[in-house]
Amino acid sequence: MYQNWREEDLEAAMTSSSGYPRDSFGTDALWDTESFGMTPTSSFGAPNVSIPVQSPDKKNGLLYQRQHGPWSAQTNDGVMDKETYFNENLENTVEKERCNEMERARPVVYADDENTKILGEKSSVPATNLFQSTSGPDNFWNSNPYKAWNDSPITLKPTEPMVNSMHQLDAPIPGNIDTEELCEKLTQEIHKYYICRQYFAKKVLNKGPKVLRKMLKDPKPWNKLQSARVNYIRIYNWLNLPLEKRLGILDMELPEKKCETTETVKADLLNAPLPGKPDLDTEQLTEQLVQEIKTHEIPQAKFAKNDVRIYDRFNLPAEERMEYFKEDNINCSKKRKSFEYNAIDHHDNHRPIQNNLDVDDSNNQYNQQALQTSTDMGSNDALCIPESQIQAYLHRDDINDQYNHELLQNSNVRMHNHDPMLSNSDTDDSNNQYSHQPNNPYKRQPFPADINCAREVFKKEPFHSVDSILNKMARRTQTPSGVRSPSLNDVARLDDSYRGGSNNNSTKPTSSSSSDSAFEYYEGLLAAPLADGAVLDTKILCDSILQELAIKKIPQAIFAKRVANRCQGTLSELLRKPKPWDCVKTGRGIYVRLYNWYQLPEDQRMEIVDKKINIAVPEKKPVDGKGIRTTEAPAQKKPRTVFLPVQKSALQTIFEENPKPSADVMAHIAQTLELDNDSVANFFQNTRKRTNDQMKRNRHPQNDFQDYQENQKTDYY
DNA sequence: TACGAGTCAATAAC
DNA sequence: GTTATTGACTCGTA
Repeated sequence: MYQNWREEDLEAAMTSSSGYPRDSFGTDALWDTESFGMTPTSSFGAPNVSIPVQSPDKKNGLLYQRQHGPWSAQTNDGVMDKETYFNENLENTVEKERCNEMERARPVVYADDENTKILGEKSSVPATNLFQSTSGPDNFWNSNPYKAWNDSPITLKPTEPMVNSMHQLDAPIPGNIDTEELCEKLTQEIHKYYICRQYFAKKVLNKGPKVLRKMLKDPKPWNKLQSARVNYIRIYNWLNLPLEKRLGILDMELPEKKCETTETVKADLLNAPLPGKPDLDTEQLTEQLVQEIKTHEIPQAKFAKNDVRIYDRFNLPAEERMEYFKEDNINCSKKRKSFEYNAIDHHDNHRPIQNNLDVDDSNNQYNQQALQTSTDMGSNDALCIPESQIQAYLHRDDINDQYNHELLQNSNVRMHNHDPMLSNSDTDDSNNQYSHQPNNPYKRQPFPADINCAREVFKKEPFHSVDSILNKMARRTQTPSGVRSPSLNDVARLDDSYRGGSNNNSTKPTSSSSSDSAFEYYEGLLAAPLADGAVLDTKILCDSILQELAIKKIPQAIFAKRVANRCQGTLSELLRKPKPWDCVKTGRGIYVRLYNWYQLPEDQRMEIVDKKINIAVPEKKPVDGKGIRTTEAPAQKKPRTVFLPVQKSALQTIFEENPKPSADVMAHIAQTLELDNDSVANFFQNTRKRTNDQMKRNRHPQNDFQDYQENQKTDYY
């Protein structure tokens, strides 16, 4: 429910003065008692608020407090006073158990294409209420969704996060819609602008492709629609937007901006989705590829230049295929190895291809670089890949295939390491840290011992990578004395330490060294800060770490202690739900540690997390200026409260109405639900935080893109 | 004093 | 046994 109002663009329209959402009727939330001219506490000493409780018992009750009356519960058997209600529903353990069972048994209805029909027939909120102003108090109470639930119980799970532009598509419409005409118009538009139907369904309707397909095929008359009207309203509003905005919602450019160069056309051809769901014989395909490479003497590095798929190549006419290799020779000697993970997608030819290939940027050869695998092969910068290597790759069948396959999924996601201060790119994405992420900053770089050589390598790197940034920082700025800022020299030295280079200045202890010195050594590596202004893409970093942990079977608990210097639970949540870098305040240190670990060579990485090696777990240190957690005389920790399902349900419902109740209100909630005040306060505090965190995570554009990838089939027009 | 951010750690879920 | 969830807690700040 609150995912809609959590969306950024909705805030202005739907947020109350306190910064928290208004209800779906445009009024301040029910709990904002001031908006109803009420004081937080009534003459009874209890706040005039409603606490709807999804009671699972046979009475199917609904607890709320009347606006100016004492607590009561509306049940099918009539009105029940508060005490009776709670005696029956909260204090009776048998009843509580039934509550559990009923809650488990209650089917959850999702707002997806499968049950749109159900929702249309049985919505907790009348569809019209979503689009018509019901600001009057009568309307408000009459359309109380909890009342509706009581009449016709149904549990609505929040739909997927919607794009920010969604709210404008939900704007009220002047009257009824001729759905047939509307669908016809939409079909024309889809034709005209080559819009992917599935993408349209996702972006505009926030639904799956089936919904749109069904609508277009068989539009229902307006007066027979209920909640499904929302789809038509969104289409109506979308069609009424200016073209640029319409396409903007779909993340499309105006037609004249497309296919500006032949390069783009090529990219489109190569990145076209596969027709239907072809069952590719990948072995045959690779054999064909090798044959073709041999026959036409195509430089393998050339073939590997772009992140294209073999299937696409072979589906082009031979002449067109060869066109790709008529370009100027690329300078292999400056090129970082990119073949292994980019050129060939053995396993996943079904996957839609990256659609934002930066082929226009002829200087950027590495845009499509996928994440490196956990293997540490290729520490030499392969200049031109030998035939044996390509053959070995093409025919190999080892565990890394699976890993690479996983990683290739991420290759669709652009890395972000954009330092606006240092960027000399003329792209206009300085304010959009998630756009045009050209390289994998987390790729473990094989830094050569020779700094000059390294600079040569870095010369060809995209401007936004962390390595590039560090390199520039090293050249442009002098590190202030006493402050360690990693420069290229630092990193190169670090690299040398494990390579046994001649200029190895580090004192890496062997595993037989004392755990203290090992700890100090590794702690120094892990805690090394990034340069000022460096930006990490936390999402990709954490995904990469998760993959690494899975592949190497590193337990989170060990990794958490040894690398992250946090507890397992913290690490788990952080890895699964990373916050965008710019949303992290004092907690960047842990990401930096992960990044530093990921940059280490495999043997060091594994040594740090080796169960057999007893590395001293570091004392908790202040992180990013944050003070040390007080450990002196630890106060007795309150035993963990386990909320009963009914209590939890009530708290959540209240939270959706008012995430920030006053102390008085919370006290009353606590009293009513028979909880202690602290638990209630903690609940609101924690839920606010976690909701806000979710909102921040939703701003990771990759989330949208990944959702899109998952849903993407072949529903192109 | 209230609150956000970060975290621990118990425990539920797998 | 491992990972995910979440109530409780600390600290810094307004």
